[in-house]
Amino acid sequence: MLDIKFIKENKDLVALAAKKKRINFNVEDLIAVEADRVAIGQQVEELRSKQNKASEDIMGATPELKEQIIRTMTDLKSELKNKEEKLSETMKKWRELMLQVPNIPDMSVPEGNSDEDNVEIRKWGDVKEFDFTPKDHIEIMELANMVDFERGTKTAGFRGYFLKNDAALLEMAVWQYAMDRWSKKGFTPMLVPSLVRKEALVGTGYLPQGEEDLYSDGNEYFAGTGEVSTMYYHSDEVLDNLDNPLKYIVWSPCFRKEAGSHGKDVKGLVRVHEFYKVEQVVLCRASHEESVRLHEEITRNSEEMMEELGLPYHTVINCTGDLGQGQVKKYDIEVWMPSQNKYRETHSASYFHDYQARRLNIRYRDNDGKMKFAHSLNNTAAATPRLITAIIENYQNSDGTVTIPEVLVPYMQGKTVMGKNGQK
RNA sequence: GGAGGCGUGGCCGAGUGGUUUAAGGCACCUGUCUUGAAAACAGACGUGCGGCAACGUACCGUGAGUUCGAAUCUCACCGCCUCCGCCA
Repeated sequence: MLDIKFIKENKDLVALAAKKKRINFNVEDLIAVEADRVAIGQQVEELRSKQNKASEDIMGATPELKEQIIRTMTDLKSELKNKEEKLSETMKKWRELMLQVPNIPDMSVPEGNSDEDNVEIRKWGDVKEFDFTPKDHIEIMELANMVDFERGTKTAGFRGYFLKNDAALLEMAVWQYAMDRWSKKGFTPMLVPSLVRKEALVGTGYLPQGEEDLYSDGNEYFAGTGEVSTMYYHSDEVLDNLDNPLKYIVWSPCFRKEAGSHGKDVKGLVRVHEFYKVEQVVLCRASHEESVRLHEEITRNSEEMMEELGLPYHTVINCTGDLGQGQVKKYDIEVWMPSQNKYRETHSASYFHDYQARRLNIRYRDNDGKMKFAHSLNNTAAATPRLITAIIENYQNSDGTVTIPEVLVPYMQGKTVMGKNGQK
């Protein structure tokens, strides 16, 4: 959500933002409703003013005068009721439109239609050359009984899976490693709800637009990311001070219908309906510079983790068409997937300015004594099982085993190689 | 599941139908004093909307209602607390 004053004064900027983001939103509709809101609001206020005046007069009036005032008030009351109904209709439209206003992308964001127009800004690690024909993660994992897709779909339907043996341990090792790693950087570790109220999704900007990608009974929803409940955690709060940003490292199950992606990644663990994610969530002062600094910081945090894991990656800046409604700027980190011979997204780092905080009513008192809406950011730390497919494919050996990245060995009961213990 | 109580500004808290422009306190902000800070004192001090302004208007968990007039009365919903029951 943006400030209506800002929208009125910068409607061209908002219209351009919608165009750049390929979002169907007509700012003129909102401007028209806003004009109605102000005009009808003034009429209502005028009537109320009269009513208040009459109320005051009535107190000291003689019985006859009282009668007379009450008679004139009857007409005024029905007129007021009429206008109030009009106002509430207008407000409803106004709120609906306000929830659709796109945030303004940063100047540094390249223009484009889709992820194909994203621009590489960094690259790390050499793409591994195998002296044998590398397998994909499905083959490696099935060979050692680390995954069961057949029973997975039997149980959970399309994209269902069971992780078994060393893969089950590896997945938990990654979570533990990530939670430890970020805790040491001063992030507060949290386990958060995945089952959330609708308001939490509206507040973070996943609704009303993203309904088709969410599991729900229309009342409670399964969140697609831990960001949702972590942000809602502070809703309607006034934070003590934000001289030091609030930083959370959050683990949660994530649920996505992946509507519109039915044809993509139909096999394997790259795209599933139910996965787990360690996520960085940050709240900071209402300062663009602070947001930018922290955005770079949380991006680097994850890049450095990929380097520790020895996974070749590149980082792209997402083009305008690939930005969400509320995002100002976004970087994706993409890992090299040998079986697909391309980079695949593992992390997504974005900042929102006060877009989410406005919707969630998260404020703080700034050093000048004024109430302000906070800024918010988030980035993936480790999303599994997608991340472990990358580990498995990049670290595979010719005999079908997988070498465990050094940093994960302590979390794998000291094991250095996996894939031998499974039994069919 | 049963019974009772409660929901007021950043926080605490008064207020049970009509100067409430929401008392009072704390915090925040600005001054004075100080090398600096603290303390003390003084001042300012909720938020939204309209208006150049004076000012007007709304907001007391949410929504509806009663009334000339609602923070205050009624109903519904949401949330919290206490006790009992149930489970562990």
